[in-house]
Amino acid sequence: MPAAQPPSAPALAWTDASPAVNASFLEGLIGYNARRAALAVIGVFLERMAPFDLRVVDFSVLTLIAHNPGITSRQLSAALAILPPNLVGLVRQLEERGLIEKHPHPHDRRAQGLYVTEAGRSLQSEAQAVVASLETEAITHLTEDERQTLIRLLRKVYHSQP
Amino acid sequence: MPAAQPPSAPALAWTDASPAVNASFLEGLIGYNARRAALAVIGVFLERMAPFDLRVVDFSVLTLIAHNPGITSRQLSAALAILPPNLVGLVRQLEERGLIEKHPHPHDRRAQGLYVTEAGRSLQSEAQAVVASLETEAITHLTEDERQTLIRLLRKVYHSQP
DNA sequence: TATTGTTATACTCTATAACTATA
DNA sequence: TATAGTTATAGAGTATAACAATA
Repeated sequence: MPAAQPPSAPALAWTDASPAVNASFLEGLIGYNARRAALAVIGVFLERMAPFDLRVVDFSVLTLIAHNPGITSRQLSAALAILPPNLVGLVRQLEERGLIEKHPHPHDRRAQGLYVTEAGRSLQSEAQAVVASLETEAITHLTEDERQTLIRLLRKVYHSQP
Repeated sequence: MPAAQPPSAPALAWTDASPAVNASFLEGLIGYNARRAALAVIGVFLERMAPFDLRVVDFSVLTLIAHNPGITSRQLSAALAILPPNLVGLVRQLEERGLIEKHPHPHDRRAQGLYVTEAGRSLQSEAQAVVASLETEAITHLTEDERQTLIRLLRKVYHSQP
């Protein structure tokens, strides 16, 4: 979420005197709140992942490859809802950084299995530890019960879609 | 640099026709689930809003103007986390469709107050009714209690960000 | 000097069509 | 005929700098 103007700085008189904008209807919508929460969490994610030079999508791809040795580009596409053409440059960059490697698929000569290199495994492991800590640290206003409830309800929402 | 898992090792991801990718770590993250839920809900939103020719952002802007007569572009920018330059074309299109009008601001000649026209008020009202029904209908797998809990926890997440 | 609305622009993200080599 | 990976490209979405009018 791009920084909304902090209301701390004293602005024009009429602005201060004006009642806050009424956004009550939007604030009652799941989509509106889910998007804002996602943007907020992703903002913190980007800060903490900067040392690893990993965006959200880079971390997701690297993590799935680390946890699923030999996964194909097509499987990544389905798992992350990224269209195949948009995955090409992504995978190529990780490969050029020496984090992953492509190897021939044993049963399908069209496909290629993706594997993390030793450097990739190491980087993913460190990054995963940082991400895991974000869940319990940066979102400290949620108890563990609330965190699990939140995830359960979110999954219920997107699994119930037609 | 050697691959951590050589291709000669037993394959995990492509063994059979039901390639169940292990995404367990990502699925335990709030950001991942919030983004997927938002995308799912927005997908349904777009379908149902097609008759009104309104995208999510169009509906949001039109709704805030309808609920806040005389709101300025700057206030919309802050309320929706949209940068001022990106709001210009948005507002202009709604104006060209005859849904909103600009009027001089009473106390600040730099600013312009935004107001819905009669056509705008009518369209927004119909669209809002459809959106409200989506919350209780398309997300029918959630009880009203769960829906309110979900929204409360989501707000807690993005309000607790630094 | 600061703010509102604006233009121009660039960069990212996402989407579609079409090609190749395999199946 | 269908699928995996790829290329090229178009369209959204999002970002910064800078300007004129006004505060």
